[in-house]
Order: sequence, then C-alpha cells, then structure tokens
Amino acid sequence: MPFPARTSQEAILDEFERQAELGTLAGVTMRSIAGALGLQVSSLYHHFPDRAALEAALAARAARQLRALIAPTLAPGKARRTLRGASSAYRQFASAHPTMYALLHATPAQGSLELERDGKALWNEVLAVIEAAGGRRDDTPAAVALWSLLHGFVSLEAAGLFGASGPKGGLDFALDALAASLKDPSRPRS
Amino acid sequence: MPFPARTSQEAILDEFERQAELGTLAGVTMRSIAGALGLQVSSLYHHFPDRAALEAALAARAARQLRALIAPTLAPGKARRTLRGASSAYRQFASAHPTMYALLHATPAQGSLELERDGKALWNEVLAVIEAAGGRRDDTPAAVALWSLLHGFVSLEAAGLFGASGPKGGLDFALDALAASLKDPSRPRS
DNA sequence: GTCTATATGCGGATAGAC
DNA sequence: GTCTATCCGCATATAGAC
Repeated sequence: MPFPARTSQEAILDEFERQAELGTLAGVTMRSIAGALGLQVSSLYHHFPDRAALEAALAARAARQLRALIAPTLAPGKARRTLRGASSAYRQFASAHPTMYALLHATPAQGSLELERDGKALWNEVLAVIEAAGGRRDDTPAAVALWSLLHGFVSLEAAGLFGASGPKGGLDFALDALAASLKDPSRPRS
Repeated sequence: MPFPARTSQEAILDEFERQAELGTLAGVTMRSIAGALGLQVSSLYHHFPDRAALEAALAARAARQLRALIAPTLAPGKARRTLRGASSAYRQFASAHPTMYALLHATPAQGSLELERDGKALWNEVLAVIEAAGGRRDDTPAAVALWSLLHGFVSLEAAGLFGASGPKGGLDFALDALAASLKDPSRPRS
C-alpha cells in the first residue's frame, strides 16, 4: 500500500476544473485527469464512484464560488448600486469560468445533497440582493426576474448571439427597469 | 445507380429533428439517423459533408420556426399585450422543442451563411417586438433586455433551478417593468 | 491506494466496388 | 447514390494482483 496517497478528492477536483477552464466540459475525461496527475484511470474510482459524482461536486463548488462573489456587493438601501454590483460579479464569474458556469446549470441537483444545499444557498443570495435593492423579503417574482435576466444575458453573450452591435447597455437598461419596479408602491403584494 | 434517390437533405433533417425531440442532442447519431431511414451511415455523407453541417442546418430551421411563432403575436401600440404574447410564443417553442432550442444556442453561426442569415432575422424580430411595444426603432438595449430575460427564464425553468416555489409570475413581473421603462419619456436616447 | 489488463460500448468518418 | 468493409479514436468502468 503506497503511502502517503498520491492524490485526493480535492486534487482531482482541482485538476478537473483546471482542464475545464482551458476547454470544454466534454474535453475533460477520466483519462486526461489521471494523466495529468500521474495516475491510472482506475485509481480515480477509489475517490469518486463515477464521473457524475465528480461533476456534481464541482457544480456545488461553482455555486459556492459564485455566491461568495455576489455576497460582498450588497449595498442595502442603494438599489441601483446593489443591482449593478451583483450583476457585475455575476458576469465576472461567468466570463472567467465559462465551463464551470455551464456545469452549474447543466447538472441535475437530484442525487447530490451537497449540490442541492449549495444551489439553494445561491438562490437565497439572489433573494438577498432583491431585498437589499429595496424589494421585499422572499420576493420570488423579483428574484426570478433578476436571475433570469442575468443568466440570459451571460448565456447569449457567451454564445455570441448579440451580433456585431453588441449588448450595448442592454443589461443596465433592464436592471434600472427592475429597480424602478421594486420601488413602485402601487405594486400588488401578489 | 439507384434512382430515384431513397433520401434527401430534407428527409435527413426531419429524422434528426424527430429523434432530437424524443431525447438529447447527443442521443442522435449518424448511425441512428441512417438506421431509421433504412440507409447505411456512409450514404448520409453524400448529402452533408459532416455532422456539424447537419446541426447548422437544423439550427437555422429552428431560428425560422421560432421567428414564425413570434411574428403573429405583435399588437402594435399595446405594450403589455405584445410583450406577453411574444413571451408566450417564445416559451411555447422552447418547451415544445427543447433540444432544437438548445441547438439554436449551442451552434456557432460562423461558417454557415444560412444560420447567420436566419439568426439575424430572429434578432430583427425581437427588435420588432420592442417597437410594437412602444419602444423606439432599432432599440438595441431594450431588445437585449427582452431577449436576455426570455432566454434566461426558459433556460432556468428547463433546468429546474427555480426550485419548489416555482417561477411564480417572475416573468410577467419583469415584462411589466420593461413595458413601463419603454414608455418612460425621461429615458435618454443613449 | 495504485497498478496492469481488460471488458464493452460508443462515436465520426473514409475507400472503393457496384 | 448506396453499399460493404474498415479505420481510428474515445469513453466509462471493473477485476484482481501487489
């Protein structure tokens, strides 16, 4: 029995993430991970039952990283500043770690308690952004609106679908519209 | 030389689409297409140079279908009705043809003139929605906002990320916020 | 915990006969 | 335009020795 162990769950996840950020998700294989770590493929299966478990663990990590980037941007009471700060952090993560971002949205949470928990925490962070921006507590519709907007924007941008004219302030326009609606006192409490 | 030909570009695309809508994109293979058409795999390569060409042609078709669904929903001058109608058509296409919808966003337009053209036409349709909803002509920021919102919403919904509480009117809330901003006369002409 | 060896399956694509 | 035959590569995963 070779001791100490030559690898660990953390090292495997790190290597997966490193390769994913250089290319595509499908481009990372059990072989490429093992190769980079100087191991045989079969050794990896002593640390994770299968590839799906690896991906779920990595998706959960991405959720935690994204949440950690958003949290410090809250400026309670300052709607525009809060929304723009959070949106800026969100965009930064998505463009700096496109494959991890995609993995987060492609991985079914079912079956991974860790991912379920961290996914829920991320959702709660979006609710906190809304609240800091002047919305109500647990304002589901507003949070859905904000998250949809952010996710749609970074996805279309990454896919290059905005064309030559580019997004041109479209995100800020929408964020301002949202901020205005949050303040609107005539809004029904649904 | 067997005449008449036993297949065609159209028939191949139809079969690809049929299988894609029953499962995933990766689940459709050159083998599965050929098998369903009673052909050998190699025969397909006389109609399309490779798989990428097949996917590009199909993505272009999806862009045309989506555009055709949105176009008749325009109700010029009626902002809320226009936005809700277009958004409803958009959601309907995405949920009825999830794989085609995903393909549309996953296929790089570069290299396919057809896809480039139909993608641009779809973008112009979004601009038309904005104009009908009371916005200006060629209002890029507003169109970016609307498209981001729609794409983000259907993507998160499809991924099941809204959780148990569901989207709960989040889309309508955002559409109303957008409609209000379009009318706002204080908005700078950027 | 790591190794060697292997099982099993999938995929895209091409050459050359008819 | 379609066929047969084949090439080549990739993948996840397991058994059993050390």
